Amino acid sequence: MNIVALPVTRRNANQRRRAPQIIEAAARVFAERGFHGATTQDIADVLGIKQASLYYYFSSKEAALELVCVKGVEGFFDAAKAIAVRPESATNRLTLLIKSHLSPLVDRPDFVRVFLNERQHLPRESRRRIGRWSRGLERIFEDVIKEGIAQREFRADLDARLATLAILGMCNAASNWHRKESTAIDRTAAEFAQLVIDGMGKRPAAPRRRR
Amino acid sequence: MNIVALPVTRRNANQRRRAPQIIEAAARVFAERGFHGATTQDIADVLGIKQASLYYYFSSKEAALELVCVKGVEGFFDAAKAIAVRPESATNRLTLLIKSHLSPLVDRPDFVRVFLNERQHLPRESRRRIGRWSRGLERIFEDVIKEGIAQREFRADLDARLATLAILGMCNAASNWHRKESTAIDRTAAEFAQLVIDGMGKRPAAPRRRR
DNA sequence: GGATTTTTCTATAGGTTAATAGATGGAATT
DNA sequence: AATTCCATCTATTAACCTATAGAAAAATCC
Repeated sequence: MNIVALPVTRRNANQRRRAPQIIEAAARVFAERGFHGATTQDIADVLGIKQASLYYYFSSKEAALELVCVKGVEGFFDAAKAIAVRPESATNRLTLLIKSHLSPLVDRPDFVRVFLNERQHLPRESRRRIGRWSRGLERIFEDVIKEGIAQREFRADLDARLATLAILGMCNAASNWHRKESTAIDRTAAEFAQLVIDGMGKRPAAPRRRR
Repeated sequence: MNIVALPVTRRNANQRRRAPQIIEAAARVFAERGFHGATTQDIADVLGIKQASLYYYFSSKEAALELVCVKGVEGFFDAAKAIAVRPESATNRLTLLIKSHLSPLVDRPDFVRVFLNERQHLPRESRRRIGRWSRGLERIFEDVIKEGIAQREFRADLDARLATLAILGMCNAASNWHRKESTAIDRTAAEFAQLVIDGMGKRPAAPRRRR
């Protein structure tokens, strides 16, 4: 009698089992050659299947790009949000944000690079969606910095917007060099945090003021 | 008589007068759509000529890309070198380097963006050439920072390499946002310089030590 | 083991694009 | 005025690439 019920078999759960691999191959190829420089044939070659078989997993090349970009950005956002609301000093939270922002570069470098460099080639609609996430991330950084200024942890004359763009810029750039440079990502994060918070200059001998 | 002499006419001087315009159009289109996303037809449309006419000015699309990239990077290098050798403090020179590195973003944003984002699509040979310039530029920054450490203007525990990559990363990222953000480039430069030299944190009241 | 579902394959249509060849019109030169 | 040179045009080729349709094969289920 089961006519109304959900499909009786559990086979549906087994659909498109290789989907994650397919998207990963797409990420690799898009990262290497750029969206327009990559062909669906290139992706198929990585997987050892025929070009046309890919269309069982995505409906168009652009759809594949969106899947890759989403995986590239979603990690950042949630992690950052969780850090921003912690009951810690702005200084500490900013340090954690930097670390958290750099770590996907190690985990899924291809996805991140595609998100950073190729999202501009998404069709209007999906580009907007992705852009919203991106701006949300900027906001999280900016708000923490503004709090730091209000709490007098940071200079009063600091421009929170420019500082945000500077920090994100230096972190994102790491996606270009972290393969070649031999620096561990934790060390990079620590160094970057110290750079923006304390600067390069020598401080006077006096210990840091407590507030 | 004149058989051995150089061509007698001065016509040769008038060859390919529009070449600069052609390259500028290519820069604009490559910057907007990326190298592979742009078609030679797009470039021709900007100029109001036919697609095939472009090949009077360059021998291939890739050759056009190289011309654009060269114009995108050559400005940086010479300016930076001149600054690095001035008899000033490392702090001042670094501030000037940052300012000098940002200014082409205003002068020729398309060339710079193409150099930054599309040079990876150059054929092997020209990519190497361009890469050499790029590394030379990094070196200039890094050397000034190292001097600053040696002179005790900067912290002894500073990692000159990472600081260089951080500074170039934040400056280069400006090519992505400086159109949308309403900040004047001089102000950006000043803010960035202060950020990396003094940091965001409040300093103790004591004045900076003189050496 | 037969039926059903999932995955991959073959074949191909249809559109786009970089690049070449040779012609044309106009400007500069003599 | 005839000639040479420059810039652009027309026409076309050959390669390439995305996406679709339907058949075949492999895996799963009962």
